[in-house]
Amino acid sequence: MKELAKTYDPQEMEPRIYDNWLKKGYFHADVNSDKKPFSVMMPPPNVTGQLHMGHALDNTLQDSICRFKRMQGYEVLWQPGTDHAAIATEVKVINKLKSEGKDKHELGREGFLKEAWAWKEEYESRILKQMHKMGAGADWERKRFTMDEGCSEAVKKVFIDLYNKGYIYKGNRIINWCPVCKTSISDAEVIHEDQDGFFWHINYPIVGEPGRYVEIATTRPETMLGDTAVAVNPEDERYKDLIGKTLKLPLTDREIPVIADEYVDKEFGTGCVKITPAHDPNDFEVGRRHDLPEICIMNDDATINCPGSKYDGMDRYEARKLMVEDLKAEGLLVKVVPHSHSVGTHDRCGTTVEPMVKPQWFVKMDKFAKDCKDALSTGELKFVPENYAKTYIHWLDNIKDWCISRQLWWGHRIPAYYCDKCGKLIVAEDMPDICPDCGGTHFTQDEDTLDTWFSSALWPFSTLGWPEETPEFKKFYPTNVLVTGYDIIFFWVIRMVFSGIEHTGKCPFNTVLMHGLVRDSQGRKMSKSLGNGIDPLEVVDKYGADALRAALLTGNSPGNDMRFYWEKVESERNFANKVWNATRFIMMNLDKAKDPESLKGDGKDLKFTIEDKWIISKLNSLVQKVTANMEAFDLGIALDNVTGFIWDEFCDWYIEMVKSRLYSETDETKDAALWTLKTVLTDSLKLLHPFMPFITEEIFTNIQDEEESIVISSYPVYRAEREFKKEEAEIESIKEAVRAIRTVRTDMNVPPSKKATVYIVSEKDELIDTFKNTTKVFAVLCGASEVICQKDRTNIEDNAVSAVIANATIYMPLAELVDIEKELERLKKEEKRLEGELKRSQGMLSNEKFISKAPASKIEEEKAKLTKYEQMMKEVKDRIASLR
RNA sequence: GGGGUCUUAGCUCAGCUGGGAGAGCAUCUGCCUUACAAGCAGAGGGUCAUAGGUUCGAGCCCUAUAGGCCCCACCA
Repeated sequence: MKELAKTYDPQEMEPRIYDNWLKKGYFHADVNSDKKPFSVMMPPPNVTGQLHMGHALDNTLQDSICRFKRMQGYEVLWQPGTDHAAIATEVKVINKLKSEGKDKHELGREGFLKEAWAWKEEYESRILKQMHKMGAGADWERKRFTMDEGCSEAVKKVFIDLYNKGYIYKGNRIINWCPVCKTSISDAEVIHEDQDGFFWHINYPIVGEPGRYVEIATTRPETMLGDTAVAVNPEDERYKDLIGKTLKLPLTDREIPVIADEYVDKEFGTGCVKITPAHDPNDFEVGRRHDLPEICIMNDDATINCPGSKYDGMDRYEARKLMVEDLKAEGLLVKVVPHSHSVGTHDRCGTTVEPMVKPQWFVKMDKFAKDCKDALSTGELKFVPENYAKTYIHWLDNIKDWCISRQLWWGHRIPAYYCDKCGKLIVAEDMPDICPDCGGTHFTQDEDTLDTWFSSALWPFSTLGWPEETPEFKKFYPTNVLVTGYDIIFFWVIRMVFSGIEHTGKCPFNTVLMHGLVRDSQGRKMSKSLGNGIDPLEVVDKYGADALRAALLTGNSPGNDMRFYWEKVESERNFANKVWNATRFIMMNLDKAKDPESLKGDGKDLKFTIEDKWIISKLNSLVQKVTANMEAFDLGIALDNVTGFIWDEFCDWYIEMVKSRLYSETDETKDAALWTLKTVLTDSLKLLHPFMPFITEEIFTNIQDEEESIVISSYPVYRAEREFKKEEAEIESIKEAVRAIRTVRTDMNVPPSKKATVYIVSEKDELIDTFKNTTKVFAVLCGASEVICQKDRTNIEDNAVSAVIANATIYMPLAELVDIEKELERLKKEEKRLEGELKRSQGMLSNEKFISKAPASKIEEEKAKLTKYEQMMKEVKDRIASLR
């Protein structure tokens, strides 16, 4: 047997252990295995930077689940990979180039992509290293990237499929435009936030009626250059006569009509709305209904595009300022009212987005939204916790077509080609040879790339080799559980669900386990701008990956945000240290076995004592509890169960109970104690392993040599023959007595060094027997010099200190130390407590309705309690009487 | 405007289908007891946001109220 290092040193062991795991290939999933499959798709981190605490949580959850399932005997595939993160990466690369004095356009498409790939390589390897440090047991041999060959093929096929089925179309529609990133973005990428602004009331003169105006109110006066109408509600009596009239659009020489449309709210503003179809989503709809021209007045960088006008080329906000001044000078500005309104910003760069009409590609969503909802109602898909299903449905009910084209270079280029001669659009795998319409032979590929989520949507099957029917796809698809943050339900989860259903006929996962955000200790989001982010690797360096993982899991329930505290990590590190030391203690004693071989078997021939059976039985029910919690994805609770058992039951009680047997040369139950120590420890380690993989592996490989690694060991299962209810109850009595004595001693200021004779007085023979059988253990636990069990109070002085427990009274003659007044005080307190209990119990039992309606088992339970309290009360009253 | 969610010990949070309020940290008191002071033993601390209702029984179910947070939404 090897000896364990004196102190728990995660920094030394973790990298060594991880390397060994990789070398042994434990995380590699075998497609040819007979084992039942269990698969999890890792949400691919963006190659934009490094992992943050959210990734650490996400990864830890997945890793714990996968390790658990692997030990349960499943063939586990945890499929890792990274995401190209189109906009995010492109922006980063552009900035990097800028700092080097280079420019995206100067480099050209090809040159730029070269830079981007170099970036990807660098950051991807950094991210992988980080995940290794956290102990992630993914199948790295199968690592994929959203833009690798296979994934790109899948993207192409899906695009062409959807186009041919009519679900993808190209259209000139209003989209969100980011003037800084110079690309369109989807609705989901726009963050709406309320900003303080103004309502500018402006008079538009009525043509042919000098001195008459229509007053409109706008929050964005600069867009008036693109106005092509003013709308009023058809039911609005005030403006009925205006409908059909013509207005002179101020600051321009254009004339625009007054139209009627239901969209206008009579109560809001002036009841007259300027209509700018090219720069407002609502106006766009109105414009299409009334066949209005769509005048785009902005360039891609959000400067004004209005040739011939003095505003041409100005920034949108500069133009706004100048236009307001000009309107004022012309006497057309009626008033300016402060007004808070919602402004859309780009989630990646924070720039205010500009709605614009542009030719873009879209995915029709109505049918897919229905597919998504169906998956939920049939039970093919479920959320943990369930309430996220509501969020999911709600979003689907409000869904609009998905704009998938991006004016970026970093991404999957759209497989659409235009004939140079006639402009015909052809969607195809490769560049066509000949145009079916005009016979042209030269084509130009669409410049746009796809939204990054288009490829992520295919992740659960593109990574498995789809569209090929690969063995991987057959064995591991659909996957079992998807673990991700609630913040990407809309971006990712929904899109995976309908993509999976559409292309494979199956929902890509059965369960979506949601987790929340990791916030800072004050509950704020961790963010770069606040500078409050904590690097998971810094935590690993200080306390070890095991401590970080446990800190992230403990006390965290599915779907809820959590706060990060260093104290939490520290206390988990302390727990690891506790486990470490318990092991050291056990290992120090293992070689003292009389028959070392006996420790390896099932312990059949060993002489087990009550406490052995008690802890084995406790372990057995722990296995049951932890397994159930793991299966329900309540990892936080499962970990709590394990921690509590190891620290409290095993270390603080069992090990203490067993010491005297270990130190004895003659005790014939010694080997049973050693067997129990070893067995309970190794099984506990197995239960702990999914959460704290490193320390458990280190200990496991040192304490036994039957198995090579805990990673591939089998998860403990409940065994009926290991259940000992009687012994459990007996030890509970012992613990109760020990606690009572310890409390009394502390209350009475008895020095720990002072040993005392302890009398256990009980009329119950079985209880007396229990105490008699365990006197040695008992004496050690409560600092007794001698334990005497008897049926009455013979030989016990009246002024002995006492403690009343169920069915027994404990006495300690400590005459010289005892203050009778204090003792009386204690007893009075106890009497009061019991009075309360009795009152409650009697109240319930005398309630006729309780008796007639409550289940019989509850009534019995209550009766037993009453009896117990009555007996204890009698003892306490006796004590008080005898002291007086 | 719609939807969701939360309010439990000083702090952070658990509390499964309703049957006597829990953990960790913090605090206080003893202990360097030969695995562990990153520890051991003990203690204090909560009318479970408020008001009603259902029930023999409510932290848990229902309704309303107050406050917090989140998401969605085109009110110019």
